[in-house]
Amino acid sequence: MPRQPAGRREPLSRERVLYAAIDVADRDGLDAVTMRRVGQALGVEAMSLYNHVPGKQELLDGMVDMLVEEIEIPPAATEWKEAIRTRARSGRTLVRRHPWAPALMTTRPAVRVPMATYLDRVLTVLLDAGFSPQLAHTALHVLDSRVLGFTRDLFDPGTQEPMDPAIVASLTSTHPGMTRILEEATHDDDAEFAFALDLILDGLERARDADGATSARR
Amino acid sequence: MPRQPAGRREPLSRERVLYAAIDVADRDGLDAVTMRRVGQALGVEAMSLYNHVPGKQELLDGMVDMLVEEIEIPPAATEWKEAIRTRARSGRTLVRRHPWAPALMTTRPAVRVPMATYLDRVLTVLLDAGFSPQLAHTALHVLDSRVLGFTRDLFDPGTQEPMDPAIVASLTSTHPGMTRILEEATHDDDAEFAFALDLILDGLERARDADGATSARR
DNA sequence: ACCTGAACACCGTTCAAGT
DNA sequence: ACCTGAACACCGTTCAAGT
Repeated sequence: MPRQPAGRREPLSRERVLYAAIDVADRDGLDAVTMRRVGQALGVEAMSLYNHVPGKQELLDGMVDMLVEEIEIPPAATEWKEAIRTRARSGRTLVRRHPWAPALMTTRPAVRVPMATYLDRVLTVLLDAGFSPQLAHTALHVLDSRVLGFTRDLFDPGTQEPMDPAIVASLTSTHPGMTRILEEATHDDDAEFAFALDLILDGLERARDADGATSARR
Repeated sequence: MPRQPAGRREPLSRERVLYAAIDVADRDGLDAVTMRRVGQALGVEAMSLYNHVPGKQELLDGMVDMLVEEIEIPPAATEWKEAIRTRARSGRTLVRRHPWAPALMTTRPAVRVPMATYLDRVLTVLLDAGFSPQLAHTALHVLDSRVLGFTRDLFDPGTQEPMDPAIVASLTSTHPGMTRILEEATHDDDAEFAFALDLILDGLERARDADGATSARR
């Protein structure tokens, strides 16, 4: 059986399909990510993708998995503010490289393991810095909106109950920070909203007054 | 010419089409908003919609126009924090009523007049409260991310230049707050990012320390 | 002036067929 | 085991035709 010309047709794989899809999105936007177009980028028919990915939805989920794993993890000893700053900077370069990413990430129906791992790491940083589970939960939401570019609900938006118990159970040993928040924090949307808003308003007021004090009066 | 049975076929209009589309999205999500499905909701063929809306993209733009106009405008005399709070609450009920709204609003390619009007009102509140144009611009971004649920770039993300000059010119008399920001503020993405992050980190630190002081030690 | 039916170039996905 | 071609039920949109 003759070898095919070197590198002309390396076998497809889940990874190669996902990378190709990300590439198409980078080049022509999220709407350009169609099974046919991704297949074409790989020199293959659309139907071949189904051997490596169950369908379009799972392809999109897989893209998110890849993206989340790009976010940097500072070593555990790092001071909390610095750790958050590193993550934020990293999330930011990610969004710059893939401008379509926030739209996709905020739109997927479920939190998958890589995202859970990411959230767990942020929560652990906060818990270790002395934040209560409740405040850590709120902090996560305040932080990840603007700064990390996306937000995920840990509690079911309808019932306010924690996510699927089966998923929570599967996370206990691997995701201690997240588990603790799910067990010890309650989700009060109104309280969290008021808190975030006041935090921002107070910060802005402080900035305005400092601004007036340092610059020449206009 | 005989009258048709009362109310059985009131004529289509841009407004009726947009309301029907919003209704479909509320019921079955944004993906369910197809020309055929919206037509069906109105008891009409998909092609009839083209008499009232140039195409799918403009239908989506029109939906955003309608949504933005739902956001409440407190009277001009209101104290600035209270004014922002009113807007934020109003944006929040909007998002609760139409959970698909943020995804759509952050995804449209251009800022249209109703959105510009909304942004102008927020900016005017801030300017009147003594914020510099630069700080008002930053404040808008910090605020509208989590709190109002969506973010719009006023400056071209590529060039950092203000939006289309023709559009800016058309806004001078009607949108004074926005015009002033476009003329007097510069857009430094990195500086704004650092500012927002520090504002949040400092606010969180303050909250953590207050938390520890008021609650029993754990 | 407004609505429609047929048609076109696209989707995601199934399935039987190829190697 | 992996890839494919034809097919199906959908898209958005054009256009000629109806009233």
